[in-house]
Amino acid sequence: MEHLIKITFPDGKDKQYTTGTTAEIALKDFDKGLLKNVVAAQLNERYIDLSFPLNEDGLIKPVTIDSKEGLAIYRHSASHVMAQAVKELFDGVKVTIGPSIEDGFYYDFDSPRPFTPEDLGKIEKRMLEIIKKNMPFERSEIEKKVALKLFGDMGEIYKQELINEIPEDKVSIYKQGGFFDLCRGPHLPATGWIKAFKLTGIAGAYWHGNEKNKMLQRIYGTAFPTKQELEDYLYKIEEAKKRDHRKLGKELDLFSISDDIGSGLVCWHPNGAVVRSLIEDFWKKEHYKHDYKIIYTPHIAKVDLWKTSGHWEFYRENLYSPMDIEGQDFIVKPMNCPFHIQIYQSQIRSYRDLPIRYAELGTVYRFERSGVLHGLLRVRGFTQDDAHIFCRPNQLEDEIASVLNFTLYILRSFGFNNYDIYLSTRPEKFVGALDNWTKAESALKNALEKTGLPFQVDPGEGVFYGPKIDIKIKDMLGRAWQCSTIQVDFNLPQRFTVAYRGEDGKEHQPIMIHRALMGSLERFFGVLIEHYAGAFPLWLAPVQVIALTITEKNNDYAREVYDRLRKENIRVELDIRNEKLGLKVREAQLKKIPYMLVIGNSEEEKQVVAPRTRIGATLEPMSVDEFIGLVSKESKPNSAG
RNA sequence: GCCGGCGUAGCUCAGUUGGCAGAGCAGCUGAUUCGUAAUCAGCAGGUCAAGGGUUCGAUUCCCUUCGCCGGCUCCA
Repeated sequence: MEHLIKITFPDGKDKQYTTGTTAEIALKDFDKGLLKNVVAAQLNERYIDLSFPLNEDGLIKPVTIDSKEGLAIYRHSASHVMAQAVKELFDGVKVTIGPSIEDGFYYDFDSPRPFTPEDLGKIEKRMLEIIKKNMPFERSEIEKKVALKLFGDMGEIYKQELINEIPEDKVSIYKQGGFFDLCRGPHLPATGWIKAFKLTGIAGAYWHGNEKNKMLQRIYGTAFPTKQELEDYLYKIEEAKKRDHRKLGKELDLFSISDDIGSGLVCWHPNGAVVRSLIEDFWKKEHYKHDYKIIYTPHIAKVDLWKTSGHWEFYRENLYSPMDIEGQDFIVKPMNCPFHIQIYQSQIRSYRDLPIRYAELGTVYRFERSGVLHGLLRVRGFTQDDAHIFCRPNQLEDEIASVLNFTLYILRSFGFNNYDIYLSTRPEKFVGALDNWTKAESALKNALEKTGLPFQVDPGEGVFYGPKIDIKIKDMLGRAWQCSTIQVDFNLPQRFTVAYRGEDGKEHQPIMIHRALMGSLERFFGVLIEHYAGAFPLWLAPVQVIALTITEKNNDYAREVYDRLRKENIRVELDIRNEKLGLKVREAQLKKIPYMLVIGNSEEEKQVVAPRTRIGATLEPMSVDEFIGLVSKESKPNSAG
């Protein structure tokens, strides 16, 4: 029964249509020229196909290919095309789900035989054929019962499971050619709209992401509106590979992880150790400035300590087995907190003593499953830049605020200016007083708001012992790595009966804050390497300057320059090998040394040096003193380069 | 841990349908004394990840283990 509906356009104007008019027709009235970039429409809050018949009043908006949603729809359609290709090519394959993701899309299949890299080529070829046929994506709605039978008859058990999870009575189905799939949509009008795609990988993935379920075969792919954009993306991936810290770690001789030593255990080579020790020096200096006390604690402790802390009970999976020492069980430490508590408890503490801030670069060991290890970013032994603050409840907010500012200061000092910040609040299971939780959460929130930085609240995602702020640094591969964490803890003070003597002469329980600014030195170093592509800023560069002679006639003068820079604590090397300048420059360049000093007859005569930057610029020759001034000026945290 | 791929010289990688293991770079030796990303020549370098099996013969085929890579899962 047709009647009139009122459709409003984004510019506020409206028009009446008879019901059943498609979104496409309405959008054409709004803006004819726009339409070629439009892949779908949005009616009120709902995303719909262009062919969707309008049946109610509402605000319609075009969804263009250059929007986030538009691209997701485009890629989702590509995943359907892939599923069709796979179904056509391989017998006995069951389909499951195929969403769009950040950089593309995937589809999970239950296949009697795993896919091979060669299969990808075949699938791509078939996809091209499907695209060439330009088959429309046709939507239909059917009763759930009908859908169950339809998919059941085809043996699509996963689809049946999905249908059963849908609360509505009707489900929608999208069909292109002979292939149809349970899908909410929307989709592109037809397969021919897909202009550029590539299948990028095969991987196992558990059904519903649960490792107890069957492992499915996932095929990853990506799609872009134009071939150029696809090529740019693939180029970017290649470029990102060049920044991989594992590759650069080898090339620049920064660190190694040896099979003979064990997976996930890092050896810092001299070059990496220079960077680490500079980070540590900076870290210590800043901690003293911020009124922390630096401490050192042992690497192993009696297992009872971890029973008291609760780690033995809750995180047994990640702890290494005990070792017997004169009949007592010891374990290698997975955390530093119990030690810090012991130091706190070595004396009676007064309310006047608080806050007490203990900081330690504490090396801890945790068992990580072999499949998750990843270069420096996920290891089994690592050094936390850990600290524990013991404070009175009324000091909490100030402490949190200063920790947060301290964290951001440190991250910015290393050139990290982009982060994702999360505030995780009280989970269902928790310890501590509700009142304390509320106060702690608002303390964290207030502190975050004062920074003016955007953050996301993760309700219920806090740890059982307290709410927390996590800061993730984004690396050049687009991966977000959790580094900084600030956690309030009501649990450990209770378990260890940590106390201070209050103004009232009675015992009170302090609140503990755990915090790590860089997280672990290993992970932070890994992120740092990728961030700078191995070209560390001057203050962190393992070698800051290299003096390159032209012939051995210049050796004495070069040595003099070298000695003078050494005396100024500049990390300088001398290359007096009997090699051509071109070779020396190339090698220094590959080592990403910030400054090369070319030293030949003319420099020697004028008693100057001719600096060349690793970017390839040659500076005007200058005196050694001038150069020393230049280096010391640029060699500071958070300076560019 | 699970799924898939891979493991050949210090590094990057060829290769063997099962028959004495190859290159470039790096290293060493010698020559070259040179101006901003590779001077030339020679030499040396390997239990083909480890263990087991099939075979007259295995780096190659099969099994197991270890490690790495891409994901999944996990991550106080």
